Amino acid sequence: MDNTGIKHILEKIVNEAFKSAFGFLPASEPNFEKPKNESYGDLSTDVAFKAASVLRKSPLRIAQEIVEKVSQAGYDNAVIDTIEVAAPGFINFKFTDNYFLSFVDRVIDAGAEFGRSNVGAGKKTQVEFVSANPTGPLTVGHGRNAVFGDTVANVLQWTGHDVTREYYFNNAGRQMRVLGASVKLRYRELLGEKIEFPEDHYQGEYIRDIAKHLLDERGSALADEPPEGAFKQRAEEEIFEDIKKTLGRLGISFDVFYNENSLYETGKIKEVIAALDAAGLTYESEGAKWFRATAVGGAQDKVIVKSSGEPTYRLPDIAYHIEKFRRGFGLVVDIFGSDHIATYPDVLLALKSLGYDTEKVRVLIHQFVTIFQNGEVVKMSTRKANFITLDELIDWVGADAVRFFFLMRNIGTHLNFDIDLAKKQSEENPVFYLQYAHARIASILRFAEDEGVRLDDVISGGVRKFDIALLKEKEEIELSKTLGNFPEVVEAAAVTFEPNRIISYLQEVAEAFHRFYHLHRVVIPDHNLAASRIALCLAAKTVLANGFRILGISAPEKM
RNA sequence: GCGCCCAUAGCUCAAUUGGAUAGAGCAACGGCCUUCUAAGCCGUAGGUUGUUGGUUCGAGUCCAACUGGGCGUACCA
Repeated sequence: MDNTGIKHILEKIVNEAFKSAFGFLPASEPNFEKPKNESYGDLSTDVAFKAASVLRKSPLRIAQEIVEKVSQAGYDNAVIDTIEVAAPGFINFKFTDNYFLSFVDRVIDAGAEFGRSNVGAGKKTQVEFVSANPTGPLTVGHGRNAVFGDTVANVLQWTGHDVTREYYFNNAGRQMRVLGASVKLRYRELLGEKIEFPEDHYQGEYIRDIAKHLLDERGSALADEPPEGAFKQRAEEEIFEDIKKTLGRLGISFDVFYNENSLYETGKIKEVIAALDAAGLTYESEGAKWFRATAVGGAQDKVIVKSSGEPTYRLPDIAYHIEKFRRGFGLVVDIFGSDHIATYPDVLLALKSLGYDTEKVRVLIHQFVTIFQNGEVVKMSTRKANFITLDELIDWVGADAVRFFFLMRNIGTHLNFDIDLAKKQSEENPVFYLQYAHARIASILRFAEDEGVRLDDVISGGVRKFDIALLKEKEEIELSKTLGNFPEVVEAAAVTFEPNRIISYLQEVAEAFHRFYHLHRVVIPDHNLAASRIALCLAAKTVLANGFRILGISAPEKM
C-alpha cells in the first residue's frame, strides 16, 4: 500500500463514520493532507469544518462524533496507529512504523521504475519548447525555456503521457533574410571590401565565422550570390547545429523540428484564412486582412495578413496549432517566455472560434532571466550580440548546475542570475547537496562489500534477505517515510507543471538521509541489522537517482 | 493610459493550491571528524509575507484599491 492507497482507505473509514453519525455522506470528498507540524500526525482531514455550517454544530463536536464512530467500527491496527481530534476540529491520523518501513520494499521492488504512475493514461501529449529561430546561439534566456520544457516533458512521461518533444522554427521570415544579408556583408568584408554594417543586422562574431567558412570553401565564388541563397542557408545550418549541440550538452533532444515554412507549402495557411473567412471572422481594411477578435470576446481586432500580402506571425501560429490538433494530441503544452504573453490569447481565440477544444492547450509562460555581471544588468539582444550564451554558462558552472539552477525556481518568478556569483559558488551549488547524498550512499555500499556484507546477502534475484522490521530508530523511520512520498510528488509535479516540486522533495530525502547517516552506522558487526540498513540505503539511492533522471542531472557514484 | 505576470529572512527561493507555530539554501555566529565521503550534521540569530481594506471557523494563498518592478500593448517574431 502507498500513500494514495491509504488516503482511499481513510476516506472510506471517515465517510462511513460520518454517515453512521449524521445519516448522510459529507457533501464533498474529505480532504487528507500532511500537516506541516508533524506532532499533529501523518495525515489530517478537515471534514468537520466543511460540514459545520450544514450540521449547525461546532467542528470540534463533529470531529469527536466521527472519531467515536470510527473507534466503534474498528480499523486496521497494523497500519493506523492513532486517530485523534484536535481543536478547532481537525482529525489527525498517525500511522505505524511498520507501515512506513514497508516503503523500502516497494522502492526496491520497483527499482528504476519507482515513482512512475499512469495518471496520464497514455495520453498523446506534445510539449513545444525552445522554438528559437536559428539566428544566433542560444542564450541564457533560452536556457530557462529549454531546461524547463525538457523537464516538464520528463515529468509527463513519468506519469504515463506519450510525449512528443517539438521545436518550432521559421527559416523563411524577415529575421532570416537579415541573417543572410549579415553573413553576406561579412563575407564581402573578408574579401577586402569596405562595407557599412547596418545597426539592425546581426552583429555577433559568429556571423564572421560563418562567412569565413564560406570563404574557405568557396573562395570568392559567392560574390554575386543573393543573401537569401547560400548565405542564409549556410547560416541556418551552422547555427542550428550549434543550437543542437548546446541542447545536447544539457541532455535535451527533440523528436520533431517543425518548420513553419511547411505550413505555407502545404497550403495550411490558406486553409486557415478560408476557414476564418467562412466563419465571418475576417474583414479587409487599409489593404490588410484583419481577424475580427472583438466578435468573439477579444480585446481588439488583429491583422493576420499585412498589406504587403505577408501573414503576421498569428496566422502560422494558428495553422500550427490546428496541425497539433489534427495530429491527435490530447494535450498540447506550449512553453513561452513572457514576451509572448500577448500573442497566445489571439491564437487560442481563433482556434476556439473555429471549433477547436482549446482546453487541450496549456500555455506555460516563464518570466525572464535577468543577468547581472560586474554588478550590472546585462540587456540581452541577439541582434546586438549583447548576450551570454548558454554554452558559456555551461562551461562556467557545468550542465548539472545549469539545469538545477533553472529548475529550482518557479517559472512565475523573475530570475536573477548573477554570473559572477554563479561562477564563484559553483562548488557550493545546492545541486551538490543532493548529489553528495547519492555519492555517499554509493560509497557506503562499496565499503559494505569490502567488509563482507555483500549486496547479494541483502537482496538477490528479487529475494529479500533482510528484515526491515529491525529498523527502530527515528531517523530510519523518517527516511523510509519520506521515500514513500516520491510517487505522489511526481504526480503533483505533472498535474501542476511544476517540476521544482521534485527538487524540494529531493532536498527532503537528502536531508533525511544525511541525518540518518550522521547518527547511525550502516556497516556494523550485527549483520542482520546491517542488511536492513543497507536495504534502506539502497532505497534512498534509488529514489534520488530516479529524481535526478527526471530533472536530467547526473547521479554520481563518487564525488 | 490599458492588459498579463511578479513582490515572503540581508541574498536566492519554498510553503501540500484556503488549514494548525510561514520553512530551506547561501551569507553571519557557535559546536561536531583516531569509526562507512565534513560538498555533511547539530545549534543561534534573522519576518507586521510591499501597503490598506474586504470575504470566513481560518488568508502568504481568494477579492478590491494602492505602491514598486518585469513583459506586452506593431501591418516584428
